[in-house]
Amino acid sequence: MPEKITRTPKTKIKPQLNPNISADCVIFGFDFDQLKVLIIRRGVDANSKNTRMALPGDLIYDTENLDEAAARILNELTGLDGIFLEQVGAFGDPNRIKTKGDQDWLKSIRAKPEARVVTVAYYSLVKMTDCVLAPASFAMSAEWVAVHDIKELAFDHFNILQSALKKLKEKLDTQPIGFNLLPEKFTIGQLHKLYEAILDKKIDKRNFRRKIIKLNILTNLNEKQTGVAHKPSRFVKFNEKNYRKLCEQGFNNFSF
Amino acid sequence: MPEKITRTPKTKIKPQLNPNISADCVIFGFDFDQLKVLIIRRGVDANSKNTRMALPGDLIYDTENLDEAAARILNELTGLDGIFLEQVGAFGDPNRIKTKGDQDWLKSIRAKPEARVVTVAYYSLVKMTDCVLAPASFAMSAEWVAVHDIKELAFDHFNILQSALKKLKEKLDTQPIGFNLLPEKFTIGQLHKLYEAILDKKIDKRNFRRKIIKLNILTNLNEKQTGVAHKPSRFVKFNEKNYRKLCEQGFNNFSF
DNA sequence: ATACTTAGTGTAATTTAGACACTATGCAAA
DNA sequence: TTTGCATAGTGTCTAAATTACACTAAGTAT
Repeated sequence: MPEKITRTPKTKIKPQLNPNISADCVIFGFDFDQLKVLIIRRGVDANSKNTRMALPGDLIYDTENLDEAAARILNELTGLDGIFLEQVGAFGDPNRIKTKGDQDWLKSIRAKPEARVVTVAYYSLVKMTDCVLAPASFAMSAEWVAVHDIKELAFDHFNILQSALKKLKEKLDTQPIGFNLLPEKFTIGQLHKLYEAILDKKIDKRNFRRKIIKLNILTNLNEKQTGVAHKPSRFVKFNEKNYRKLCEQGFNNFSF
Repeated sequence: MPEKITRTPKTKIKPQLNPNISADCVIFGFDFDQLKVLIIRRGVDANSKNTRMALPGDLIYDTENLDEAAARILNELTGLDGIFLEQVGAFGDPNRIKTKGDQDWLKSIRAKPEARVVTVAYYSLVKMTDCVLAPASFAMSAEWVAVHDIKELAFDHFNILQSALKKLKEKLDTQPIGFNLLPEKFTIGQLHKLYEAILDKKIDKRNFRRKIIKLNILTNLNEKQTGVAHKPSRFVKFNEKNYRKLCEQGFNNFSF
């Protein structure tokens, strides 16, 4: 069941924006084939050639903490709440927003475009189908782009994306978190493909199945795929209770 | 050989301090027995009862990046340069510096004590014997305190310390970095003890030796301990060349 | 001489990782 | 209706890694 969509009203006047601190979000999604990232366009107007792609992000309010700022950005763009969000780190090179193109944009959206801004990056995992994309205060438009197709981004966002990817891979090495990217019902084959997409390498099918099944965090459903031009696969769902049990006793290695 | 000590002159006027962004350092050391952290006292005067312990940290200058700010703080306090430093993350709760006691100190050292400050935390590993501790612009005094003995710190520094410890443990799980904490010559027993101190658990001696030796990053020296009331151990040194070779081919698991 | 302390060593049992190939089932195309 | 196509689903063997475990060696202190 998708989360209830309660988008923070954009017109509501908020307390002070801090001119020196922003949050940026690397929002990952999976379309059963490729790992995708939610990319926004900022710019003076939508038709301008002068738009470039960037990660969603915004200056933070002095009343919110960093996690809340990231959650707010995620919510404004996708309508989602209560989503997996983890900090990647802070990025604060003095020149990270100082190129000509970057400055031109900033002038159009910020009160102090030349201010030193340190950004705190987060990555999050969402079910693409649950997202209801909407332009936000900081974005003219948003779209899903395959990670592989992204060659450059505004500011230091390409760098941030790479760091987020690295974190995601490391996380996947020690914890099964892929469920956040898949719908309620999914097949082991889809999960397998997801792991291959994130880790960007082939994983032996039988070894993958053996290992993931042994964790005992998948519940078989009495339901099969329909309308697929091959042997239909059984659906499973994520067993949150067993997952928590597993987390408590601490599982270290889940690498491939 | 200890790094050359070139301390940034404290009197030199630097460009603008950013009122909203600070860096804090968790500086780890090892005394062959316990894992230690470099803790400073801040306060109005050294004899005041109103000093509390804190991590070394300072607002950052608008001309330096985050890594440089952390390196500067480390250098001012220890005289060291070129030291292992890694970001832990950003900590930015709006109330992280808002308790009465914290505010009293800040009033004595900051131009805008009530400003919202997001701090970026780093941890570093130093050879305690190389450190020449000196008071810095941000510290009245500095001392080594056993991690186990630290029950509270100013601001959210206890929280930061725990995060740094977690990062350090994770790092140790995938990479042998303990050499940064030991002198040039050390014994495998000392390295063993260091691992136990960081991971805070017993590790089987023979299994530890087998695993670390197999990495082939230790060079035997023709020198033994002297003056110890037991069988003297052979000294080894860290083989940086083999270590780099190992890093290139990528070693994933070094966990105990 | 004896006690104390840490150094240094090997083996066996279990678990995990990695490589590998065939049958099953539904749809599509001919 | 037959054939082809695509993915589902399954087991075994080998090599490597992990874990548990106990004694002798070599110095100092008493």
